[in-house]
Amino acid sequence: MDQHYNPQALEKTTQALWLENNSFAVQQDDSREKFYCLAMFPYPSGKLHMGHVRNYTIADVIARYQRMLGKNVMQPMGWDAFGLPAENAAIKNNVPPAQWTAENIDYMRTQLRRLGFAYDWDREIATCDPDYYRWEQWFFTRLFEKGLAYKKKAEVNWCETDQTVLANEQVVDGCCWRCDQPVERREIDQWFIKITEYADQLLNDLDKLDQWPEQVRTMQRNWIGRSEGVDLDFGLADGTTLSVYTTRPDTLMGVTYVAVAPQHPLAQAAAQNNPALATFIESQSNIKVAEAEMATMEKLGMATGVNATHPLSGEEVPIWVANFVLMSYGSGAVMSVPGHDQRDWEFASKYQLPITQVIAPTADEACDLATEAFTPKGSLVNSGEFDGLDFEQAFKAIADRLELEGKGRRTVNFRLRDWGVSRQRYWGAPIPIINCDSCGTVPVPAKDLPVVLPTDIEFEGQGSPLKKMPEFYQTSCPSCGGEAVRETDTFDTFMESSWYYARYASARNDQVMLDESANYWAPVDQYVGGIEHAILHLLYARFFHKLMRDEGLVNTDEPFIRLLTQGMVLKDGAKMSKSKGNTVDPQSLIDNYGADTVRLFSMFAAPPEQSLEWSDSGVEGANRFLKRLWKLAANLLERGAAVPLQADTLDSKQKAVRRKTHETIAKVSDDFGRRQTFNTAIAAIMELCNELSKLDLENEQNHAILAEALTANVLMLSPIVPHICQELWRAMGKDSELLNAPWPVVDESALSRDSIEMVVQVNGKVRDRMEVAVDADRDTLEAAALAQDNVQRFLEGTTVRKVIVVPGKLVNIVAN
RNA sequence: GCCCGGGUGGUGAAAUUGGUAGACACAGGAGACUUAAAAUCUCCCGACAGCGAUGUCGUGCCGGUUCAAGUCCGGCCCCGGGCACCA
Repeated sequence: MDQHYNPQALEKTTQALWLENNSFAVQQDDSREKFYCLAMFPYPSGKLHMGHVRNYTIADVIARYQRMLGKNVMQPMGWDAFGLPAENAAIKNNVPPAQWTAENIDYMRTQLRRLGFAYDWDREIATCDPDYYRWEQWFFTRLFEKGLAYKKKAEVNWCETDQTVLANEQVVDGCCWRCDQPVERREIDQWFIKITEYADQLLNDLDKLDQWPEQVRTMQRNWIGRSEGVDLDFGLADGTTLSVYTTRPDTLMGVTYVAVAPQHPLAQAAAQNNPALATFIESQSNIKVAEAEMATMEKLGMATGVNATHPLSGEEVPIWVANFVLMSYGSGAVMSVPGHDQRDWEFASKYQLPITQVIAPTADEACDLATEAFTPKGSLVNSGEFDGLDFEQAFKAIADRLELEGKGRRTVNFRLRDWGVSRQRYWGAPIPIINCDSCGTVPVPAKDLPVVLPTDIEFEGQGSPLKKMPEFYQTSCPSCGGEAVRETDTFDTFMESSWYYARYASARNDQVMLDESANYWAPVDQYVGGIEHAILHLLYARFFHKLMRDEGLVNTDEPFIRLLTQGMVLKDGAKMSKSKGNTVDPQSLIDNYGADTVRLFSMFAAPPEQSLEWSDSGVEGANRFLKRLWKLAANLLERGAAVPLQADTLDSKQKAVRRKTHETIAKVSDDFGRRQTFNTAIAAIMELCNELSKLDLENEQNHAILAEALTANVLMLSPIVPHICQELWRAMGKDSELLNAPWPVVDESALSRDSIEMVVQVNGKVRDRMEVAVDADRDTLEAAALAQDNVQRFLEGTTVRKVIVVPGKLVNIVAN
């Protein structure tokens, strides 16, 4: 065996072997337990970055580990190929988005292969392929027919100069990123999918996801935002009512004004003969369509001059227009209780509106309405017959009263809004709808799908090219045959990424969206992806899975059983991303050190869920370890075969090394399977290797111990650094592919020990250590601890009050 | 602003259920080998005091619970992610 580790040559050989054996192609096999391992597919932005390497190495390690446990493992790969960057590149470089995307995919596929990921490439998909998106189009028409897809007006960021809709990312400081014009909000017709109809299920099923990080479940719970409250009606002069939703009906008697969104019909009507109000409303139209923007902007308002009648007291309260009230939430109007809501308090203070206390603290909480609102729950005051009631009692009494008088209703509300899927962009899947003057909105029939996106286009960046292509949008109505116009908007790219995991099961089926193999492979057993997808992508995919279930395409409730949310790869303290221009190209590292070193480093640098601040140093260390491993094996192998291991004849030093070997197997197995902390698994293996390199191989039993340990190390490292391990495996004379070798098992008898080191503390501080028999009883441990020299020193002049013995760990003597 | 995380040596981190803070590495220092360099190997490496044994302090800040707190509780500060059209 060559004494010199040569990764470039050996990785090439190993990858050729995998290719020749088609090692990663997988078939449905009902006799075997399946394991579906999936990493979030990449957007083909150009080149792989370190975030990709980290993401795909984590998933690959898990896939290879599960294969060694004997599972039938599928690990596919594909491309989230539609999106904004392709359009930006098209404008910048004058390359059609389809071509740019295809070139990127080709390059990145080569990089993924070079990293040795165990993908079944026969299942590769790209979402911009009509064979993929036709099924999404078909599915959308099914949703339309079920009434789950509908059209309504919604606001977008609009740039008047460029005559185009802007993504939030394209609005910089309230202005268009290209021409610097201030953006304005504009209402346009858009398609929505009724995710709110599934809000309860999406919320309740989170309880089933016990192998998801609690953090992600909490974020989704809060995002869905179920609340119980009351819809109540304020009276208006013309006899109609103004409806508002509140979760705090107990504060109803503290309402001193009502606030409506600038777009509210009532505000619009009031502005008709109030030029100042009209000007104010107009001035509020140039705020970016984003919640963070709304929440941080200066809160401004103006009185409408119109009053509303309080539903219980009958008092008149003024109606104000307030820029922070969202037309898209609830009814676009809120009741304001400045005494007990901080935002209302700030608004009331600014515009000198009355502030009334109706809740009194029950504990010793501070309450000074001159400085801030009192927001905790308490007992009612200044609320007439409701005085003295607590929150629960007041909620019930006031809701009952409102319902009795027909002025309100108990309501469950969700923060979650319906999913807007229309994009006024070119590079996306066309929405399969035809608008006919006589028949209205008509879905494209299945036989006419896919609606293919034209790829030979001129791309200038002013709106979507589809809107300038009569050959695309001029069509005939599938219903009446008359002239009709095709939808030119495309789908949100979250549509494609919401169901791709299921399509991998039958990626080449051109007859149906999903076939029965989806129920063999789905749900995904292990999903791996960035924490930045914790809400949107994962929620949409969960929703889509339920939609597909209700269409009879899958028979489970949830798409992803276990979720690992990989932390961000940061550079200079910020997320590594193409848009921030701080990416590190892993290619040079691969060229210098080989794929195994890059894989090892990215798994060793930090636990997978933590963010990882990138630095080039440390890669060298990973490479050094592989060289040492190689040398350890070479030294062993040049001595020929080991004699059989005779476990019961070993001396205590030899037993200790062998114990360490099996302790390491136990630890690494736990780290791979339960904890998924690959960094500590690697550290444990390094530690073992450090011990092993001290063994004197002149001794035959040492030779046997090393042979056993090295075999275990190669097996345990193989998911992380598969190339070098395969080569060592071959050199060790094993002819099978390492991929299919079983994971090593712990020899329990090797773990036994006679004595153990324990710590002795005095008043919680470590004062000594002692070697004691493993089966020593409490009294013996206590006596031994008290007898230690340094312990005696600290006990001088004190009285022992208590002795705490933690078996196997420490003895703590409490004295004073 | 709201929701969710994180903060431990010069650096990445470890400490899994409240029980020895800093495993394993990186960087650095000293030495061996070498004509020399690289590579490799050996040793040192939280701060302060001490020749040393050892002691005191130390896990973002302030306070609390406990025999014992990086870990639990209360209150802050800073950094990161998400906020529905980046993916």
